[in-house]
Amino acid sequence: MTRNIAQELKQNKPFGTKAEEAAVALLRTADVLRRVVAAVVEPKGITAQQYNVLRILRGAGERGLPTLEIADRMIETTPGITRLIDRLETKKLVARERCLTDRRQVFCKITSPGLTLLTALDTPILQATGTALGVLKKTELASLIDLLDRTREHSNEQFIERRRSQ
Amino acid sequence: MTRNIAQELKQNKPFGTKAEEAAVALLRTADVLRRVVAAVVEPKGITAQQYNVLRILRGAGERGLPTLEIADRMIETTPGITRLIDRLETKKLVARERCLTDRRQVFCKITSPGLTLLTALDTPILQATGTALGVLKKTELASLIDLLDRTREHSNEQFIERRRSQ
DNA sequence: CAGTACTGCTTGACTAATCAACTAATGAGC
DNA sequence: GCTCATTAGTTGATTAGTCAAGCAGTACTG
Repeated sequence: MTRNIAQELKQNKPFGTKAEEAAVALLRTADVLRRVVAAVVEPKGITAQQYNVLRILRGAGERGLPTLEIADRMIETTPGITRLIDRLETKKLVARERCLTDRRQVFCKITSPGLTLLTALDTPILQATGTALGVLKKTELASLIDLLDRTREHSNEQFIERRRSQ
Repeated sequence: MTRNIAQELKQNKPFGTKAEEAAVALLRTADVLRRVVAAVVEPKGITAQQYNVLRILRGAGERGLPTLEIADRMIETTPGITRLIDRLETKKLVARERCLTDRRQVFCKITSPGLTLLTALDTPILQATGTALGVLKKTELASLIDLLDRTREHSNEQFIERRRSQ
């Protein structure tokens, strides 16, 4: 038996709309998932956001990426990217180097200890996400992904529109 | 055309599993939604978490709720509930009162300025969530809610099991 | 009716996130 | 080539979040 959100929040009043109920369900589920990921990576001494940066840099390959490009690709948007990478640098998990052709840019690269750490986390993370979303069948996962992608895509359009009109 | 997550993150490598892809989609979509909500409530001088507390207290009725009960019902779990409510108290949006029958407990209640603020936010929030999730048809919203509820339910079970076995 | 354990917060020390300036480097127009 | 605007990133001050310890009040046990 699946409790619905209204029961789970023990609220007396029902939701105003289905959209609002979905919004709350989405935020709550993401919070659970965030804690699941945090529980896997934090024992290794990094936060979930730092883990995200390391994954982005692994995916970026040999040259690394400029600082703000990393910020753009992150799951959770953060203005504090500089200090986030500062902390990874002091841990020797990333290295920074000023770009020679455009001296404004700073390229960040994952180090070999960083790669080792990531490799050690790959299986646990796959297991954790697999467990968390393991109740859903393959077709259900696909439709969840589809619904989320479309929601996000639409929200981004809205956001861009609102910024244009200001 | 909907971009998929892999393209959106500009990662070179594909996802390890569908579950992992869904996890990332979920976290990213929730982050967009969180910023949408924050953009609505922050101009009124409260954070999204503070807004969440006020909604819980409005739903709780006349008597209010003990502090930790509020923490339990929140969308995003926070250990810093005391100071969060401290800030709402200085803003005169909630009032605290020690329980007479169990003097350990502190009941928190929304004040009338708090209620006024919430009322002013009701429509904008409904609009914002409606817009964000407005791409989805009613049946799609229902299935999204169902998928999320089941995921969360399952993750909670896992979490409880793991805690028991420790 | 002690002694002990547990609950319900609160506090202090620390770490991290946020916002607004600010510098330094590049590019664009005349 | 000299202004002006833009981009890339950093820094400082403030605010918020986190974790561990603490303290008052309650319940349970012999």
